[in-house]
Amino acid sequence: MQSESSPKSNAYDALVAGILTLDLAPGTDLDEARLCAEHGLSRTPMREVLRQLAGEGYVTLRQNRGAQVSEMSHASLRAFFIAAPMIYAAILQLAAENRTPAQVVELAEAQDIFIRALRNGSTADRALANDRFHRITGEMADNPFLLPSFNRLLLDHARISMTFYAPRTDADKNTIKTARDHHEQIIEAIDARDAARAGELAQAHWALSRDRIAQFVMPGGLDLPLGPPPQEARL
Amino acid sequence: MQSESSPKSNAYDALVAGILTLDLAPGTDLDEARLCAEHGLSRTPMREVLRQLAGEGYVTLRQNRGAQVSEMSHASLRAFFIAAPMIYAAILQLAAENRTPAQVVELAEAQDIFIRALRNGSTADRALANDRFHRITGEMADNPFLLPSFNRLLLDHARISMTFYAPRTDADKNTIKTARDHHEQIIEAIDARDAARAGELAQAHWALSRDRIAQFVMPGGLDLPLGPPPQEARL
DNA sequence: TGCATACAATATGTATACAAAATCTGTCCC
DNA sequence: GGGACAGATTTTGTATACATATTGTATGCA
Repeated sequence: MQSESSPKSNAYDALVAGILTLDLAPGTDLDEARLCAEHGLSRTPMREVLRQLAGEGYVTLRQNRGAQVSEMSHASLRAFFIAAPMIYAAILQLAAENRTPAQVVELAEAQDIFIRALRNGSTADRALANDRFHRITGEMADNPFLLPSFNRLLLDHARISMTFYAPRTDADKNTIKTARDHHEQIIEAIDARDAARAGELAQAHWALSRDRIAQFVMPGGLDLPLGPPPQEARL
Repeated sequence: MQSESSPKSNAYDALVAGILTLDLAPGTDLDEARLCAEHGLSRTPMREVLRQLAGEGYVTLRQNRGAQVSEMSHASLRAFFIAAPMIYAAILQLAAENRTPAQVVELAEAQDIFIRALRNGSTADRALANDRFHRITGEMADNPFLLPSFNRLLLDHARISMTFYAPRTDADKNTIKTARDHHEQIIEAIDARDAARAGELAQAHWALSRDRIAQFVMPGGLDLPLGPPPQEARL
């Protein structure tokens, strides 16, 4: 979307931010009329925004049934961790080869903001700052054929990362610290045009996320008696 | 887009086919009013179609300046052959692992149509039949994170392939024959759930395209005297 | 009481009318 | 004759009204 500030781009930005931060939960139904009222535009441009978001994977459009925030199923989580390491390694290698000096500066600034968000930002601030960092590496790679999948991955990466940017355990805090260090090393490798090193770092960075999620999906267990079975599915 | 037949989906399909077959050349300006008249719908739904096509990479939207068929530059050709082998190898490996029996039948049928197109079809028929074959492998892979890039690749692959599905030399004819054989072997590997073999075939299949394009971009030379220098650049 | 059908209410899809932006064209001045 | 500005024309963006499809609800029948 255009970078200037129009009601349309504001609505777009707000929806993207809401979806990335889980403020708009996966599966949420998006009512055209409500969104129009909130952002002060009519249905025609709002529908175009929703259609663009659909093309980018943020929302799903169903015939005569409106838009809903795209789901994050168990199956898609598997597909995610199959695709992510490969794509990200490719992106970082290309980024190391093709980056401009200005982009390296931009990436370093994004890392500064990320670190500040880790110190005094909200969970959403952290996830968004991390997202921004990775999107810059995507721009550096400068490959229009890889970007569509990369951006689709970043969408779910941001949503997944919301679980561990609200650290509860020491393990969570360690994960965040390691991620921060990875970013520093990624900047170094890209600045040095070291494609091989960048590729390795991509693998390591994703392994970190994957392990964290594995622990989240399969927690250690609490050693307590079973609760009563659920009465019925909600909704 | 929905598979049923509505004015909207007809317009979508027509535009996609036109773009894939170079009938609508890269850079062509698309006039909303003209398209509306041709396909019998008003501007609102047509604009939504164009916006969807933009999301899928078929067209480019410029602020207040309408849509144009997306370009195929020299730079993007390089990016194309960097991304294609990796993505396609991943797609075919996953296809071998995840395909359903029904999909294998579908793929075999697509290959039949492809072979028929090679015998008595037009250049466009061949390129579209080849495109259909590969899109089915994409569906088989069943990975929503890889599909965006894969589909983006297939768009330009179809357009590039238009140059060698109108065979002029024996080399062109050999390329087509080899591509056909590759397809047969791909079906076998996928049917046998042989992911490793499928991955190898993907590499071989792209190497074929790449060599063909390399020869097209850098032809053998004619051993003739130089013509007069061009007076000015066209456009 | 349970289910099916008809009707009402709501939401989506499309067409048209209007506003704003860009492009084209003709004229005036240098 | 060439370039710049102003008005006219064309094209894009947005709002609103209308048509169509879906969903919820109530009523009647088994």
